[in-house]
Amino acid sequence: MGRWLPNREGLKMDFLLQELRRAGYRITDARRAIVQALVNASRPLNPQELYEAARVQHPRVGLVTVYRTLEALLELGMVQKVHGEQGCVGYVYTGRGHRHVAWCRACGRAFIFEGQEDLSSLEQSLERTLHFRVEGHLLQLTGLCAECQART
Amino acid sequence: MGRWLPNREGLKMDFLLQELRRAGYRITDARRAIVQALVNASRPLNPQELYEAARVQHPRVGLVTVYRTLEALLELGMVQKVHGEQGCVGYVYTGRGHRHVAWCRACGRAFIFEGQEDLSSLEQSLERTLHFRVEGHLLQLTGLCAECQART
DNA sequence: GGCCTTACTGAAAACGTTTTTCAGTAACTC
DNA sequence: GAGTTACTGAAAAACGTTTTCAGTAAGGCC
Ligand SMILES: [Mn+2]
Ligand SMILES: [Mn+2]
Ligand SMILES: [Zn+2]
Ligand SMILES: [Zn+2]
Repeated sequence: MGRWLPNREGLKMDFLLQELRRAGYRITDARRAIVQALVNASRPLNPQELYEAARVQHPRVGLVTVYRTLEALLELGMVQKVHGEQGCVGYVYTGRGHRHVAWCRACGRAFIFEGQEDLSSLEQSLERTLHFRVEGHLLQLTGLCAECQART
Repeated sequence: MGRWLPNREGLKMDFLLQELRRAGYRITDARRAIVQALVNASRPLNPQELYEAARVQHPRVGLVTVYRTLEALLELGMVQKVHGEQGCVGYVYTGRGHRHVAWCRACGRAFIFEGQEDLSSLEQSLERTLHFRVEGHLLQLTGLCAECQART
């Protein structure tokens, strides 16, 4: 069964489990372990990495359940994909709402922030020139986090 | 060998072949067919689709060569991946330089435009609050193109 | 608490996509 | 035209993801 120490990420974890519960999913040891591994991760994890991290708490967990849990969390808008140069580098906890990712190219950590950027002039420009009506966007930033700048 | 009718996309095709040549690649019938299929496509194509399109001009082409050609063009910054909700939906010709994609959710066509958006206030905000130094970004818009709006 | 329903689980197999291997071919250089 | 070697396509291998299925346990109910 395992014990779940209250920590800084405990709140995120409780929130995620609550959201799963609200959506009709059952709370199982496998899901607890996967969700805990996800909120404790400092950088985006792919299914294989998340699987390995979850096995620390729940060694009997299967990789399939990781895929299924990620699917559910993605559906609920609780996690987002992070895109690298060659494809998807992993999934990261973002919580509810319109969020963006700033991804450090040196340490690989993801920093989540609310989408407060202003793309309205770009959207108007597209509307005028192409008559394209913008409905949504995918925006991800890359660069260097504070610590990795200092390390240089 | 096949004939290459001069058309609107002929310029793009010549440019791509030229760029491949400049980078030291040899120009082969397979590459010609793949590049032609790519510039003639009105929407992002995945390797399988590009393979089928290229076979019209060069039926003996192999899917492997499509992968290798896409890798080269991506390396040269001539094509970009287009990201959908569930992952990469395909590759699209963008040409040299910082370009963005507006992707129509109805017809699937991609509209390429130069990156003239202003993210500086967002970047400054990230610099101030997180001390994150932004170096680059991935921005893709989704919505409805002019024709698909009219069709509603 | 115990019972019942059924969502969930993990192992295995199946699957589709991408990469590697390799011997033959042909593009480019001289 | 001859020589070098990058490129080709078929096949096999490797990879990541999804499906299948019989056993398990979560949550609702009394
Ligand atoms: Mn936004
Ligand atoms: Mn831009
Ligand atoms: Zn960093
Ligand atoms: Zn459209």
